[in-house]
Amino acid sequence: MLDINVIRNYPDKVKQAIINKHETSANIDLILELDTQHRSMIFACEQLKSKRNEKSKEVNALKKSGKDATALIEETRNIGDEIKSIEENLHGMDAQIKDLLLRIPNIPADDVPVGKDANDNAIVKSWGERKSFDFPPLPHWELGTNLNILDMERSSKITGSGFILLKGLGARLERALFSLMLDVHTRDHGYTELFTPFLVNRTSMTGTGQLPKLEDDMYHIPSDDLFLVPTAEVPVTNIHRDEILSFKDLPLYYTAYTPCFRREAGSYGKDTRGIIRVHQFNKVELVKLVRPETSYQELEMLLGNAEKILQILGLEYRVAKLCTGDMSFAAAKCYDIDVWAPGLNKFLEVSSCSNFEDFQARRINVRYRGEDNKLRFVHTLNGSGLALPRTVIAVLETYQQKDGSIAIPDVLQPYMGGVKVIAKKA
RNA sequence: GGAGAGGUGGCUGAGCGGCUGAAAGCGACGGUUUGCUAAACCGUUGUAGGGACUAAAGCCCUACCCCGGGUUCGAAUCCCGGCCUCUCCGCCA
Repeated sequence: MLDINVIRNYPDKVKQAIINKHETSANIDLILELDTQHRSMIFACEQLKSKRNEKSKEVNALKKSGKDATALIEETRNIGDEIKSIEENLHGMDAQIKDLLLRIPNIPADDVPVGKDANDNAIVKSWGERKSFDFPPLPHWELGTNLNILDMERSSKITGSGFILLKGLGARLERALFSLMLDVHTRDHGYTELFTPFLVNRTSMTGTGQLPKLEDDMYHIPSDDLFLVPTAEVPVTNIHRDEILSFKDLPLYYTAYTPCFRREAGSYGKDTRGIIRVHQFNKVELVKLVRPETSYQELEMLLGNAEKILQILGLEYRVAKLCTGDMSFAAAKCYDIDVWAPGLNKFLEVSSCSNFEDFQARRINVRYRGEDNKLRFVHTLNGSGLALPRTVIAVLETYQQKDGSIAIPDVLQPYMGGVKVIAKKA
């Protein structure tokens, strides 16, 4: 959520940001108009309240001195009725403004390239050598099915399409990967590990910005009005909702493994094969709450923490600075990490590292008291560290061998109980 | 699921219709004292919105004692609904 003062003072800047982000539902002029009306109503209402408070005191004084107060009571009651009718309008207007405000996206940072879609993103880094094969590398679904570690047919029997069933060393590989990630982030990068609820309420979803915009993309439990987490960002960022932290508490670094549930409404027919795009996947998330003046430095560090996982796995990747049009609703600046999948012959997004500045903090009302004793909103950041299925794809496709087996990278072997190769059972 | 108890400021905790934005204590901050620390003493100590002012500081007004309604001239205080916490019983991995 943007500060209403920013909209009042720099409406053109906000409008430009909306255009650059291709957000259509935000209406700045309407907000400004409502805001002006709203303020004059508040003024009128508060003046009446002031008058009522005064008269009430007079009533009390009269009664105490034993005089008759009926006329004054009658007069004050009328003021009260007037206040009530204004307040009814005021509440409606409040809600309308709040709703409009929640639909205004964050303003991109100054160094974010203006652009339309992923084609306008700036590749800022490439890491690793392109691996060459002396045989045509297979896509992961063929590798996984042949090795009997991935079973998409049976998973759709259980649930439907877009759900993963891993078996044997495939399941073990999944567990090995998120264990490795959590260990690296807690041991080497200073994050505190959390294990959170996988169902969250509407307030939490609104706080991080998934709602109201993306409700159709979320799995919802109507009987309790709860949502399955689309990312650990939601429970983790909401931990400190409505809290005032001390500057001594900051920065806070959290990491959490959760499954992520996404309906992927609107992306039917895209990436339907294999496990590139699924409705449920595992992810290790990194979340930071920091002081505003450090947030961009913290973003670079967060990005580095996520990259580290690909580096130790020896997987080729690139980093893109997203353009305005490709960035999410709540982000001010965002980097994507794309890993190379040789069998698919393309890059896959495995992480998105974003600085939200105070956009989420304002929604979740997390402030901190500085050395000067003043209250300020914290800045929030998050990034995947990393999303599992696509990391699995990269591992399977990168380390596939001519006979269809998979060589397990050294760093994963201890997590695999010493297994060095996933091979077909004889 | 059934029966009770409760939610007040950073914390503990009083207040139960007007004198209460809220006693007292603790904590925190500033000061006096001190070789240093501690103690003692003095003082300060909520947030948000609106208004006039060029802006900050300061000033005025309004709101906030879990949330939302109601009663009343007037609500932290009375009534109704919701949420949350705790205790007991039942059920259960």
